Amino acid sequence: MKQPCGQHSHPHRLIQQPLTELTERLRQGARKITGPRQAILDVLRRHQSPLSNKEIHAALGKESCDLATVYRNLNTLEEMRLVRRFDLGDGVARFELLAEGDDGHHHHLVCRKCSLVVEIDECFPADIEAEIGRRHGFTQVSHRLEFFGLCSRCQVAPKPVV
Amino acid sequence: MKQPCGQHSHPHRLIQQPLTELTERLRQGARKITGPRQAILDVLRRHQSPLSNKEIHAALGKESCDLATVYRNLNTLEEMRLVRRFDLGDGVARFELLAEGDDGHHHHLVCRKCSLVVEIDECFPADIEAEIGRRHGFTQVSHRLEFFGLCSRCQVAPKPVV
DNA sequence: CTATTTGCAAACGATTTGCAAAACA
DNA sequence: TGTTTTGCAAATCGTTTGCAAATAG
Repeated sequence: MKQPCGQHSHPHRLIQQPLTELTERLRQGARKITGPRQAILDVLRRHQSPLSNKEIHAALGKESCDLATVYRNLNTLEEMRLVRRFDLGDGVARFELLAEGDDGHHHHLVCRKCSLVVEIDECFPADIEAEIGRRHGFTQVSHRLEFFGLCSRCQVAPKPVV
Repeated sequence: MKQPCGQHSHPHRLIQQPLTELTERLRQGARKITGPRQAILDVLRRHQSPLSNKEIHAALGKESCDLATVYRNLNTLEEMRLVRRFDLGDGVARFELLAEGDDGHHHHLVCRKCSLVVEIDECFPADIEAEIGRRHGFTQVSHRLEFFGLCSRCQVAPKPVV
């Protein structure tokens, strides 16, 4: 049973997961360790904010690959729970690396102007979520929650500062 | 300044807004009262759940029009605050009619299997939302929140019952 | 009469897919 | 070697747009 969070920190996001550990997880999933795959994991490893397929593709260096391969791999990595998909409201999927055992459940505060993304610790109260489900006869209730606002920089800047 | 809600009901959603009042609001916005426009408002008026452009288009009867016209009109009606756009997580925009003066802020509980949509009164605590913004130097903070689960029907049904 | 709105077809952007060649195990 | 993965191009899906014809006020 999924346990919605109350208040907690996400230390795992700060820990640099060694690439070897990630490839090991690939291996355990009976997946092949390919150049593109390692490169994609490496890009995610060095970024804190969720990245889109296109952003990941652009960030690939020497070990680049086709954009379609990026899409395919992120779907695979999501199934394997090596990454988590986020929907920040624009029609673009974004991904974050996931630590082993972590369900990656957390939320974001996104700047409406410059799209700066901040990770948020707060979560919708688990007891109220459960009550909402109960009241309407739903089970296995989860939620999607994102915050939007104007970051400090964009409050003063006339033009978006990316 | 937008006022995030605490706990409240949404009686306006239950009131059938007369078509004449809706067209009056169009008029005040210096918009023309066209057949397609009235038909679209009429479809929304008789539905409780948020509808996609395609669903609205399909529900148009005699006064049908091009799908592109539906898209254009829903964008216009959104700007005029006659409807509110919802993002339920699949890549499809959905719309609900909005009562005058209402900001339409509320959330939904969506069945993962059959896509049944229930309107929810609970909202993310306004004080915590404000605190989240303050802590990160953001202003004008709002949120997007939707719940997902298995409705009572789909808990037993082996196949989705739409 | 004149600005707005419509229909139609083409354009778009994100994502997926078919298929044969390339690469891991 | 045999299965997985890749590149490439084409297809899909929701949505937008250009343009000339139709229409509301």
